[in-house]
Amino acid sequence: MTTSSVDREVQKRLGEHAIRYTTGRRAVVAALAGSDGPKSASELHGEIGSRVPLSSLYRSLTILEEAGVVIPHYGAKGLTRYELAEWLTGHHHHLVCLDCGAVEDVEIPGAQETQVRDLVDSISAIASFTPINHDLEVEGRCARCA
Amino acid sequence: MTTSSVDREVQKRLGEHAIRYTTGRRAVVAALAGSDGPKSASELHGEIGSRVPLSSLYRSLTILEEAGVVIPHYGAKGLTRYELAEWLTGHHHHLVCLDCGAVEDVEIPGAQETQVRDLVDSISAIASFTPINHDLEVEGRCARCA
DNA sequence: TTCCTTGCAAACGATTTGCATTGGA
DNA sequence: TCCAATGCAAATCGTTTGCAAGGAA
Repeated sequence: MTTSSVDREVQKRLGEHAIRYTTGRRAVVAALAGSDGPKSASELHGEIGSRVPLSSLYRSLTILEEAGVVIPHYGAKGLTRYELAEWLTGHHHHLVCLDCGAVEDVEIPGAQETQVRDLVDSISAIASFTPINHDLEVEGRCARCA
Repeated sequence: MTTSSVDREVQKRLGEHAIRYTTGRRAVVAALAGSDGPKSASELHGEIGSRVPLSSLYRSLTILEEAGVVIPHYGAKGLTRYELAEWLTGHHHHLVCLDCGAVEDVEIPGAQETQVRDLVDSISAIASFTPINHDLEVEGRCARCA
């Protein structure tokens, strides 16, 4: 999905919830749409520039999370990284680098995704757990840190 | 693996690294060995009692992590939860409750584990990523919160 | 003795919040 | 207009660290 169509989808979604799509929020969504993985508030602050203060950034992220536009991803050193929700980006999994903490998104072929989903369902049934989402996290070393 | 045999294994491992297996560290290992999922420092503090102050608990967890005895898991609200490493407990995956934040361990049948491992390898190869560990996280609602 | 470990309190860093001001529908 | 959103600074909260006291080899 292109950055501009993401922007349109988000605008629509926020409109339905009577939430304003302000300059600061647009900046966050644009930065995330151009990213290849989850980003922390301070990383976003670095990309967006200081015209949006950190506190506003956090507030934007909270609002966007409540609206289902972004999803939090909790990582090392108490850092929370956010990415666009899967209805905007498509379902994917994560490669987490144990050295630098970077997280990269990966999509997998449909046949394998089906395998994973079946597995998730059978695990959940045994544990009386109601699955909502799943994430196959591969931890290791990224190409840069290898 | 029983709590007492975990205790013995940990003692051996720490001995090899010339790290003392003190009362405080034993308390942490015992609490984790009796747990059905990762626990945060404050949760452990609640279980162990205030005879071990939080700061010592954090230091014990750091030492045990360096010795490869415990593994950190990063979760909601910047909480880090620890659990015994898989060489002590066996490989498993996680059910994460989106409501209460509790994390439950689940083991899956060997055949399915093999599927997951193959999948992890093929994903990693495509991304030039060196996989070290993997974790299929199922997010949803636990039996209590459903 | 000689280090490692512990307790306490102060320090830190990410995130949140109070409050007055600004801005968008 | 009028309430939601913002900016700033102060407050929180999990976690880390400095330092002096305690404990094991």
